[in-house]
Amino acid sequence: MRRKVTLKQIAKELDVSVSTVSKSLRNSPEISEDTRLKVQAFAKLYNYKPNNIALSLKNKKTKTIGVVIPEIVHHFFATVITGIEQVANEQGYNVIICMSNESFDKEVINLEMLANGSIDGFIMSLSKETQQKADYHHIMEVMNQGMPVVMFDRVTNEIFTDKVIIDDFSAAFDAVSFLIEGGAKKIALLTTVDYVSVGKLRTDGYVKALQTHGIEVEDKYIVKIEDIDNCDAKIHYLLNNEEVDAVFAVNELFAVVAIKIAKSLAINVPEDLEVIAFTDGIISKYSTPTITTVSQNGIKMGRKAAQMLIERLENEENYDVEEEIIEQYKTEIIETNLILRDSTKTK
Amino acid sequence: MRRKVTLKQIAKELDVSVSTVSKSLRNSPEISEDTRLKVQAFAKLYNYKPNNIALSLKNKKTKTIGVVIPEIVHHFFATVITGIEQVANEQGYNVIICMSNESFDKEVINLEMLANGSIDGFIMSLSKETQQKADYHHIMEVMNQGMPVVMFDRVTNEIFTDKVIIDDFSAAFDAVSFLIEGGAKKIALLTTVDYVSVGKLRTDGYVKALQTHGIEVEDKYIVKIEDIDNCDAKIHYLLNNEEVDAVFAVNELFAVVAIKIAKSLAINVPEDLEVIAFTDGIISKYSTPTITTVSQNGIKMGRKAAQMLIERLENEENYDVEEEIIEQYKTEIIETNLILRDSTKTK
DNA sequence: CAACCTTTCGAAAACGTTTTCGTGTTGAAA
DNA sequence: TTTCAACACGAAAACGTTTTCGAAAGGTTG
Repeated sequence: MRRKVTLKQIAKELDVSVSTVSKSLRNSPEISEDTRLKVQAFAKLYNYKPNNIALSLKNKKTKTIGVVIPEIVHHFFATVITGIEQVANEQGYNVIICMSNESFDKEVINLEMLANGSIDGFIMSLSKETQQKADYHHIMEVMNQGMPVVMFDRVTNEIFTDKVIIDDFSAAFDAVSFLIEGGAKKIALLTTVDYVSVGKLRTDGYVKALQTHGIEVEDKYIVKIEDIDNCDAKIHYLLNNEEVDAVFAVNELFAVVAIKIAKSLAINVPEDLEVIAFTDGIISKYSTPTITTVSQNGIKMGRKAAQMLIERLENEENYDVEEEIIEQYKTEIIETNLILRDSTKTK
Repeated sequence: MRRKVTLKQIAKELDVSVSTVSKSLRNSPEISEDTRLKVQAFAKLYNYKPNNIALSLKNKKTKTIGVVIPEIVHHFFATVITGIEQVANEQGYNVIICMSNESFDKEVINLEMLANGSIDGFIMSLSKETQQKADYHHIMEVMNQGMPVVMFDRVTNEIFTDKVIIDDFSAAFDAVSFLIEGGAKKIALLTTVDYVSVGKLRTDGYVKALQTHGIEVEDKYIVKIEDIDNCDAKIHYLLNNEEVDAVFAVNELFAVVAIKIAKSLAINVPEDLEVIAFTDGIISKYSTPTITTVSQNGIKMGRKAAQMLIERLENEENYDVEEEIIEQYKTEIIETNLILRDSTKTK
């Protein structure tokens, strides 16, 4: 077992000083070609690679990004991670991932754990519980320590920092308008409980679309679902008792459940019932019928978030003098579009 | 912006030495209660937290696990990560995640990047390309440096290390036997190309099951799929031209596509065609009909892998004298079971 | 031959910890 | 009064780098 070799060992072996070895490997002109080549050859032979931890300590930066998300078993978040990873790797950064499991406490712990020097900055999406409590002191805390934070998707107005989101409101508005213009009048909404920021925005978009087209918003058409495993009854009641000709679901799980229940009630999709879902994941693509969705480009979102964070990190270096960096925080909006599939009539 | 406070700063502020501060915070009996309390109060006030990087350098361990997987946008891998994260967090470890994107080169780069001190050990699953090339020198390399490696799911016999897998062969054997015992005779197999280790094993299990039950294995029933996006034609040909009464698919995507094609051919599932898929993911649970699957408990797999790695890491400490640790590598097998749903007749 | 400049290298500090060892002070025992 | 233990604390090394500064050796110039 040949353990990792250090500068000191190389220095001892070649009977030169540590500084000489370091300089040789970094091609310093201070060192004669003779010794430089000798050192480099030796280092190559022993497969020397500088120790990252030592570098981090010296440079006071780790070249590592911390990502805190509610869940990873969730197609959308997985795609965001993919995007983050892509640009992180392009720029020589590593990615540490932590999951809050939608828990406030876990989120706090994760932030604290990573903030102690392990990473240079955060990319995060709020847990449900955090949004519900509306307690963001832990995020303030790390930001006060000078650690940049980029939030995505589930964000809050109470924190001023870089954000990347989609325009949930407009996207919902467009999707519902599309249904209306296709002839639908009685459009139901399957949404989450209100404290989930994106669910709220999408609901608002739905309402606005109806109003704009002169359709009354009726409570009986709005189903708020807390837990996916117990939503069947509510949806069943809706489809069985109300005359619905379209459904707008704020995620694809709600949509696929609705379609399944419709089938069991001998309601044909899309002839008798049109369905549009938010979030384009694998389910929509492979279910029968395939589902028309609002694409929510996670990869693009992840890439953008990583770019914003890294840009801030690299700028910090230049403005090292702490000359009140132009703290202009930006909110980037990732465009969405409607992916037409078989759960809607108009093609 | 109140930057993180260090021992040195506390020491200066209180006019004591750095050692005194460190000892006070660690409740050393060397320090008088007076100064101890004073230091602790001050540290608490300034929210002192030891710098992880410095600790890592000193202790020569990072309390971080590196995970290298082919993709994260893949329900199975996402569940494994979830499992790894769970026990890692319980034991105070962080998790760095890298994706190989099924590329050999990327896998090599990731290993090298992480091996330079960033992590204490690896958990990994081989990329397709790596399995195809059967080139594992990069893994040997990090192992030679004394870094423990645990492989899961996509493993290789050529490397001796800890592994955690499911019994792909037996699981496939059982699933196909289940179909046979339910009355199916003409059972098709939708599988991957051979170099993917798990695909191969599942194929072998299928073959064995047929043979055991005295059914001839016929090539026309075996469809090898390279790319999910171009498999429609092959499956369509199979279902349209051969009399098939059951399909065994090595993953759920193949299964759901087969069901869709069956529907378009007016073949009813499960009456005319039974379907069983490997890997229990969300698709199987939400498709119509729901699909009977071989559960592949990713969480359990991830938890086990993390446990094995951490156990080895913590043991290293004790056997520090490098007394030829009992290098008994283990291969843990995670049990699978058949989850009966609506794509098969027998309940 | 003296003064000076290059070339080439090493010593040391720094990053933030922990830990070992040494040392000064105090009080009590002899 | 001397001796010694107990107590409380500080100095320094170590982890592995990079970088600044100083210095020795040799060569060049006037």
